[in-house]
Amino acid sequence: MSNTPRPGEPVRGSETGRPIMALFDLLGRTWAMGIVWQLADGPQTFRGLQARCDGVSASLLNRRLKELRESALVTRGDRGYELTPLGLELWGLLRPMGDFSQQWATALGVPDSAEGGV
Amino acid sequence: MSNTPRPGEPVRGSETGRPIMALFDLLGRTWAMGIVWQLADGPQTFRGLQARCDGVSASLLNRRLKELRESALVTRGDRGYELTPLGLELWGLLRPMGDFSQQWATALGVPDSAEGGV
DNA sequence: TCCTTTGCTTCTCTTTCGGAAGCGCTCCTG
DNA sequence: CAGGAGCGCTTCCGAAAGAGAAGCAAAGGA
Repeated sequence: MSNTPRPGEPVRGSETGRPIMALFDLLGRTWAMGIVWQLADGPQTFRGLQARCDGVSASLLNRRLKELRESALVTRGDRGYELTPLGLELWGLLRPMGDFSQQWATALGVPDSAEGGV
Repeated sequence: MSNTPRPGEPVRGSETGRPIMALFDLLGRTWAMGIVWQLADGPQTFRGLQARCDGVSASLLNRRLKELRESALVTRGDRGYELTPLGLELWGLLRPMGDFSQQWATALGVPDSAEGGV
């Protein structure tokens, strides 16, 4: 049985089934947004993606990939895992968070030297 | 000791300290994005916010509010909890996700009748 | 004074995470 | 064709996080 959050059904934290809540549940799991972020560079193999995601465990990566595939955000093609058109669209919304995170880091008084890229 | 994710420090899932990863950790916790979303309507009391968040437990709401306050995204003023300027900016990035979630629901074949608003 | 509202804290139980280990498969090399 | 390397997973288990119920001190009003 799957417990991938779906719009129209109750999800973790919310019983209303509102799509935004289902989306927040899906993305509000460790590495979900990070995986989308990393896939934005293009298709990746399982192990390649795992390496890019700071060596996240295979079990967790696999769970997330299943959820993201069931949610039509990620697909698996000849060249490995990649974003679907819908996933690309989501990435368009996530992308500005890179700049925001820099600004946020500065606001929290974190020196640039500690940032290490986005 | 606090374990609120901070840019520049290792966070859940990532050791690199990249701001984007810290942001993803912070927002990738149940109700974190939902709270920002609900606060976009204006200041809320603790219980008012709790009601808006589908009756999320007080313990969890309190933990999230602490984290969001430590992260300078939420503040507590005379009229209750509210978004800081930085929090408002984040909400600007989150807002388009409402439309996206509708589109996503449609793509997953969820009928509009089940959507119940954003 | 008594009742309501508010902002929490504590406790317990369940779910999820994180990490290690390893399996079956395919491809390459000697 | 044996051995090794790289691949996409799966299983297991201790640790961490989440959900939910209960309750409490303080502030305010009737």
